[in-house]
Order: sequence, then structure tokens, then C-alpha cells
Amino acid sequence: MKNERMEPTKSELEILQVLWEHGPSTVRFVNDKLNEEKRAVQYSSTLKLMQIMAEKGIVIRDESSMKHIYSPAEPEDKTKSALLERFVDSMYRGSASSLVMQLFGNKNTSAEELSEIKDFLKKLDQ
Amino acid sequence: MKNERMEPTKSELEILQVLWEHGPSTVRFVNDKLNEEKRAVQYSSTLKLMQIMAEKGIVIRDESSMKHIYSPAEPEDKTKSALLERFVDSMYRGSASSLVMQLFGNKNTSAEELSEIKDFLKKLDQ
DNA sequence: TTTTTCGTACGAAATTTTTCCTACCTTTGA
DNA sequence: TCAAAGGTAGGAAAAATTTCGTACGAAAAA
Repeated sequence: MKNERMEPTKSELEILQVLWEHGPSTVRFVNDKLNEEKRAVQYSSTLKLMQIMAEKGIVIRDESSMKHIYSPAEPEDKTKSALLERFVDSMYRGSASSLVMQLFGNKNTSAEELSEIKDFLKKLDQ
Repeated sequence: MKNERMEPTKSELEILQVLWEHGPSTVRFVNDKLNEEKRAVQYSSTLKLMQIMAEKGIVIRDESSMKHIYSPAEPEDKTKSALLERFVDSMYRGSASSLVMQLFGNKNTSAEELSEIKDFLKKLDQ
């Protein structure tokens, strides 16, 4: 098992998203959310996937009670940043501004979003 | 085979990137670029992948000469926008501004990039 | 106590993606 | 002409990912 920075697979990312949104959770809970929010999936499939993620070190598992509690091994921000960076690198040759231009260039992003960003950039200067 | 909007796989994306950067190309050319820029891969692997992509409709193939010429079926911008949108949706619940903040919040993006973006946003207003 | 419910473990199948071997055709150049 | 180089086609294996059946233990309910 390579211990380098490993990218979560698509399904693993879905699980991480549940954990990010709702905090440390049981398999049952995650499985329910997946079925509500994403797609039909069997309990044992989710269980297996989360066990694999624990093996890989993507999540950590609290086994102190019978119902194991899973949490992300890394902070949400760190993981997201890494994924975003990889996305920028591979899709926009590392140019963040290209990405932003694409984001706002051809998408009808709301005026609200726009002003949020402007405020944010203004603050960066100070 | 579902004909809905299908996401390119990782390897397929690498190939698309070569085509985007260098324009319509032969398999040989793409394979060379992959080996130069990415990783060792056999000619026949690249060939097969590109054939599959043609079947899926991700690329189109000009067979008029013996050396088939492949090009992206969709404009680069369209594909990238779609991928970016999916990324924003799944990672930032659709909030473009969240993404931008993450991009600049914890990354040391260059001042140059920053001012580029500001200019760009300014122009959007006019 | 006994049964039912709810949990984990784990093998294995199914599916998807990736890789490569090999056959065979066309072009080129010796 | 004919061998070498370089092209496509396609099957099949390998690898990675995803899914699920089933065994079995613990807890809760009857």
C-alpha cells in the first residue's frame, strides 16, 4: 500500500462529503445519507468502502463502542485544497486566474457571488 | 452504453489535454506527449484508449488517411466548464465564491494572478 | 431465555478502467 | 521485389473500483 498522498476515488469522496457535512458518523448514518442524497446503495457496500478507507488511512475509526464511528483523517480544508490544486494544475496548467475566468466567464454566476468575491479580494490586500 | 453526458476518465482526460494543447493529432503524437509529459505508456494502450473515446463520442476521428487524426468532439471550453461546474457542485455545494476563497485563502497565489482576476471582475461590471 | 434486530468482517463477484499482445495491412526504402 | 517500419483492430488480461451475500457476534426486545 502506497502511503503517498492518495486521491480518494469518486465513491470515497461521496462518503467524505457526508462526514464533512455531518461530522463523525456511523456506517448506518452515512449509508442513509447516501441513499437520501445520492443513489441507492446497499449497507454492506458502504460498510466495505468505509473499511477500505480506514485501511488506506483516509478516515479513522473509533472502535471503542460496537458502533464504530468514522471521521476524516485529514481536515476538510486540507483535502479540498489538495484536490482543488490538482484540479487547477491539470486543467488550467496551474493558473488560478484562468479557472476563475472560466468560472465567471461563461457561467451566469449570481451578482451576489460576485460581490462576495470582490469583498474577499479587497480584504486580501489589507 | 449510456449516451448521457459522460465524464471522461482520468486517462481520457490526459489525452484530451494533449489534443487541446496541440490540436488534432495522431495516436503516435499523443502517445509521445504522454510519455514525455506524464508517464510511460505503450503505444497500443494509447491507441486502444483513443479508439474507445471515439466509440464513446468523446473524440472524433478522421479516417481519410491511413494515419487517423483525432480531435475533441466538444470545444475545450465546453468540456472544461462542465467539469468545473461538477467540481464546484460536488465540492462546494455549487458555491463558486467558496471555491475562489479556498483558492486564494490558503494558497500563496501570486500577486500577479490576483490583479489579473481583479481586472477581470472589474470588466464584468462594465 | 429465546428471538429478533443491528452491528462488523470478509470473500468473492461484477463492473469499469487500463494495459498490452498479436494479427494483419500499408507505405517506404534498400 | 521484399523487408522493415509504422499504422489499425481487437481480444484478452490485469488492475482498480464497486457491489453484495453471508457468516457471525452483541444488544435489545419479547
